[in-house]
Amino acid sequence: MEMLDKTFNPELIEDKWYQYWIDKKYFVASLKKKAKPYCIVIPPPNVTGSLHMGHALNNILQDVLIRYKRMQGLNTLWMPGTDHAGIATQNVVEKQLAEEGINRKDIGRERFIERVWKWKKESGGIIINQLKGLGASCDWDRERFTMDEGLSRAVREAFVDLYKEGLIYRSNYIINWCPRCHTALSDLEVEYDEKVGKLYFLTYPVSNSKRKLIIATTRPETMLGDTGVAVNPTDRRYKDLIGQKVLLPLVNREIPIFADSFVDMEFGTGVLKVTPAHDPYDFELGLKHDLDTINVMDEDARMNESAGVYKGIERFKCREKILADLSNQGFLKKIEDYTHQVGHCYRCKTFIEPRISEQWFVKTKPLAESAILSVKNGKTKIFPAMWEKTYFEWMENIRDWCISRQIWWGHQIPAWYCRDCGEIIVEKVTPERCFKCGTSNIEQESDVLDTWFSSSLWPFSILGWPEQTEELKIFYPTQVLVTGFDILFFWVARMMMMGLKFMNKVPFHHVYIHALVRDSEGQKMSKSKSNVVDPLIVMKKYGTDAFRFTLTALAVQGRDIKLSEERIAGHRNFANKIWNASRFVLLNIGEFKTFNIEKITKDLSLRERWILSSLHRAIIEVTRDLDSYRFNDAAYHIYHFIWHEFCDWYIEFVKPTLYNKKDPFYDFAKFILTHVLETILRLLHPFMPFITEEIWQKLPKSGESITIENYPKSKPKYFDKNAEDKIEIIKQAITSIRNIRGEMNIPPGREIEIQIRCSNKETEKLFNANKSYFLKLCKACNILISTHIDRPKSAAIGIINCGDIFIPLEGIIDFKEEFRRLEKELARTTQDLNSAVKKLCNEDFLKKAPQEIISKEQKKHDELIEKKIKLESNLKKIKELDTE
RNA sequence: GGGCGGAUAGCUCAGUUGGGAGAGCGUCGGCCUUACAAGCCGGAUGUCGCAGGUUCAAGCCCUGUUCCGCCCACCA
Repeated sequence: MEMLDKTFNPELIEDKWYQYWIDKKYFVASLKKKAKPYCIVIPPPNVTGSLHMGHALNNILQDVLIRYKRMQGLNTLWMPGTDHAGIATQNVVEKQLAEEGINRKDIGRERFIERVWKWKKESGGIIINQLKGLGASCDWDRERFTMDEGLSRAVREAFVDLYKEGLIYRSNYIINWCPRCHTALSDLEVEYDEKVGKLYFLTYPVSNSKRKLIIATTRPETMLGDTGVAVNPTDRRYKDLIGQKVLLPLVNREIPIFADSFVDMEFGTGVLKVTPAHDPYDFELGLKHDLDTINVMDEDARMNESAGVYKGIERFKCREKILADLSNQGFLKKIEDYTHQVGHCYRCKTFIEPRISEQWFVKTKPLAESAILSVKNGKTKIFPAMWEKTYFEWMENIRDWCISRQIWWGHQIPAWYCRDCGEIIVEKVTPERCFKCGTSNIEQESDVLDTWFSSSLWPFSILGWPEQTEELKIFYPTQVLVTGFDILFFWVARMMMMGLKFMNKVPFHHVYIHALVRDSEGQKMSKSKSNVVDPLIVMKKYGTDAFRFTLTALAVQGRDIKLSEERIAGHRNFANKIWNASRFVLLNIGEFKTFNIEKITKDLSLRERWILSSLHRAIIEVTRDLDSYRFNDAAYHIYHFIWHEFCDWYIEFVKPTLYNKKDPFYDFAKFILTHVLETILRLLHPFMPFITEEIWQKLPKSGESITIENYPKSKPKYFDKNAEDKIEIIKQAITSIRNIRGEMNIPPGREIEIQIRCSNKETEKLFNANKSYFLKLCKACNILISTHIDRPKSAAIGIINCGDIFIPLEGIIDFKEEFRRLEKELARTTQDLNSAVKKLCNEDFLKKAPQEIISKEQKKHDELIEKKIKLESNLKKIKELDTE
């Protein structure tokens, strides 16, 4: 038998086994396998990114699921891939260029894109290798990239189809503009932060009148673009002014005063300045009331020629200047502190500037309908279900999706403009000439698509769509999507819409929404906050298995994870525990007989029947937990069984047998010990793939890898309540004796004599048959078990349900110590008894509670009474002895 | 403004149809007992945020409330 090293060193085995699995092609999905398909598509990480805690959690959970299902014999496919991450990647490369003193515009679009591809080539493999380091069992042969040829084709196909159906349109509209990235953003890409700013009260004189309107605004610099002033139609203060005009200060432009019920009379002075070019709602008001639109800023958010003397000034500098000018001319009434939400770019944090421009949009309402329905009718289920509410709320109030970006890295929109006749041509195949006027003087739209547009097609584009591939036929819809709630709208919602649109089927049956890994203060980990815990460092320090197990054990539904290193260290210890338990097994089994487990169950000893029962209970719990995505419970059940049943008790119980060839259960014990360990390894493998493979390979086996072995199945025939109850009684007795030893400060080395007075013949028989456990686990030299034992004169006593335990301590016993110990126990017993009595005296309880509960309470009551009497009589005896 | 989540042992957190409050870490006492000191044995520790209600019975269900976190939203 091959042995294990004395200590577990994860570093020595991880790469070895990962390579082995790859070489053996265990992760490659089959198109011929008849088994039920089970597919997960990876949330594609940014191709140039590197692994952070969020990735780690996300991919570990996916790997647990896919390994579990693979072992269960399903036809599994975990599709990997990466995302081109438009703005994010472009920003990275722009920064690199900036270091060389180059602006992207200096080198032009083509060369810039080449540069990005180069960077992708250099760094694109990093995240993939890190995923492999986690043990991710993806089908790497099928790895995809959102900008590879096939997926680009899918993007074009989808875009053109949607356009032709009128679900994509082009429009001049006010959008969120990032003055730094120089691009439009969707509503989701704007993040709002609470900022303490100012509310400025400006004076707008009414034309041909002595009256003045006081107007509150947070953005005085936009006044240059004001084209109207609005009041609430029911506001008595201003009713008479509706239809009149005000003279805009500094600009001296006359603009109309009009009424709209949107205006809140309570806010500020109840008068709203309207700047259609620089505020989304003002834009709507402008359309509604046919106001002029005056854009006063350029794409850098500097004032433009419409701003007159302010031209060229940056927007916030301009604000100061305008305030100074207004103040000098007596138009600034007052300034108040004001806290409000300010939007900034989710990629570069620059303040967003609303801007009117020509953009492409997806008409989302029609797509959202079926996406809502599919969740309502359960075609797609979200775990935990509370997220369904959030999903519905967003979907039901969905707004059109701005999909064009004025950047270079991404899928260029397949639209062409005819320079001669102005026709817009949208085609899957690049057109040679204008369909309308026939000229070849056409130019492709320079905008690219929002990264999330290609992501929304991911579950089917990755499987080969628009080709009708075998993969698509077999694996779509996928089984489960595992992701964080932060991209529920960005990604999940949009995949639902596109999947239903193009495949007519939901993209996944289940969505498991996991937590975000946060720092100790509950903050999202991010580089800018420098609160990032690097998974790679942790993995190296504690081992990948320990790291995986930790995140799995912390993956509670509906709650964020605050990661602590102690927890990981704890699971490193767990891995070590498994390692050493396995060492013990390998050191002791030697050559042993194998049996047919199915046939010997009845012949086994109590101990073996118990551990098998306990094992199968653990199996049923773990499978149930995994099937309902209760990862933390699954991890707990495994942990508890391995450490606190198998190691703490079974291995200790089995030792006397292993050391005694003449023991009638000698062969059985060796066999069952090995069998249980082997089963544990399979049960644990999805969570800790490396250590389980390493140990499994050293056990007597027939297969080539635990990765492709069957996942344990619980079988009812192994459940043995009788054995569990009996072992429980033995454990209780042993714990009671150990408790006395501990509390009475009996040195562990000192052997003691034990007498157990059993309350019935059955217990007497049970204890006698298992005497060896007491000798070994209580360090006893002599043990007397009988229903007829008189209490020794000087003895410590332990009271258990089925009898009394006496430890004669002639000469050693500290009466005061023993007295205190028993008194403490008596107090506790009395308290429990009182609560039981109270319940049993309650007529309503007896009348209304289920019989099962009542008899349980009655039994408890009887046991407590008996215990109390015994404790009292013993206390009395000790008192007598002590005074002698 | 709307919605969601959290408040349980010193710390981080479990607790799935309501029926004897748990784990890990920490802590205290004792052990290098030939698988494991990354370990073993034992001990201590909780008005389950607050106030009501339903129930024979509430950490769990209902109502209200405080504090913390998050998401959504067009009050400038």
